[in-house]
Amino acid sequence: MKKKSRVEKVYRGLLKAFGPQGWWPVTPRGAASPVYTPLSYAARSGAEIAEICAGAILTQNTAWTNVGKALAGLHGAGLLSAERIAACRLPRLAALIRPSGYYRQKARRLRDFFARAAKEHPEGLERWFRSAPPEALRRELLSYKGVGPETADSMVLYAAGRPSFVIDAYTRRIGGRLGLGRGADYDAWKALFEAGLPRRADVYNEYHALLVRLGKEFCRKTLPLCGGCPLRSDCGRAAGRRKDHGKDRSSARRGRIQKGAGRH
DNA sequence: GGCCAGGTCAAAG
DNA sequence: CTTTGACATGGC
Repeated sequence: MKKKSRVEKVYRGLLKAFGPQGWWPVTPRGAASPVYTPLSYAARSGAEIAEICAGAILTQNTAWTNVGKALAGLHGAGLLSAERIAACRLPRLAALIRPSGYYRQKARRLRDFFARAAKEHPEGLERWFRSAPPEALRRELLSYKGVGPETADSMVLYAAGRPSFVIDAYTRRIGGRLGLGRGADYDAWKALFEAGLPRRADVYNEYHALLVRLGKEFCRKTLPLCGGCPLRSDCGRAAGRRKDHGKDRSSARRGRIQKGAGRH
């Protein structure tokens, strides 16, 4: 008999309010840019894995609308594949992904990512991602320059289709306002969400996407629209008391939840 | 015009 | 170990 966690209640509330979100967006055959495809948890092709990995790097601290333009640029130039990106010259690559911002840095990271992946995994992205155990895949991805915890988790969850919960700025903000794990670091947030959910890729997939949706539409950084928020009955914030819920700025680093600190 | 957006890394304190 | 600065575009 397992009790339903608060984390899971929030998930159910969001899913009921918004429905499935169709993450991760990819470019269909014949289309020019990535689109969301509801209820598609099917295994990803090698091309899709490459596009998702590229998008995961491009979307770092960047609005997705700009990432879509960058991916469309690559696609339009016939370069939206692991092999073509790995072989592309940096100035050209940078020019194509310019709308995504940080374009020189991202161009190098994109190229190096696919070049190293090809070298170390001649079997190809598809076999690599499908056969590697999720935790091992995550650790390995983290060793790539430009791939931090969120990007690695996005790749494991959305490209490999294996359960690894993604934490981002929206997750922290919403989690903080809801009064779940105040002041936790990345690994603590991740552990908190995973502990409250069945270890399933489809659940992690929708949950993260739903949190992004809520963060954009209601639980915004400035001027949150608590009035229409589907979670307002679960949130201390909406009902009168609006003391401090919004300031997770630097307190978000000072938490008491230590992570690996106790390696005797 | 300023703030924000599906972070990460290296340098400095 | 923690904090800070750099990286850059486009929408509101």
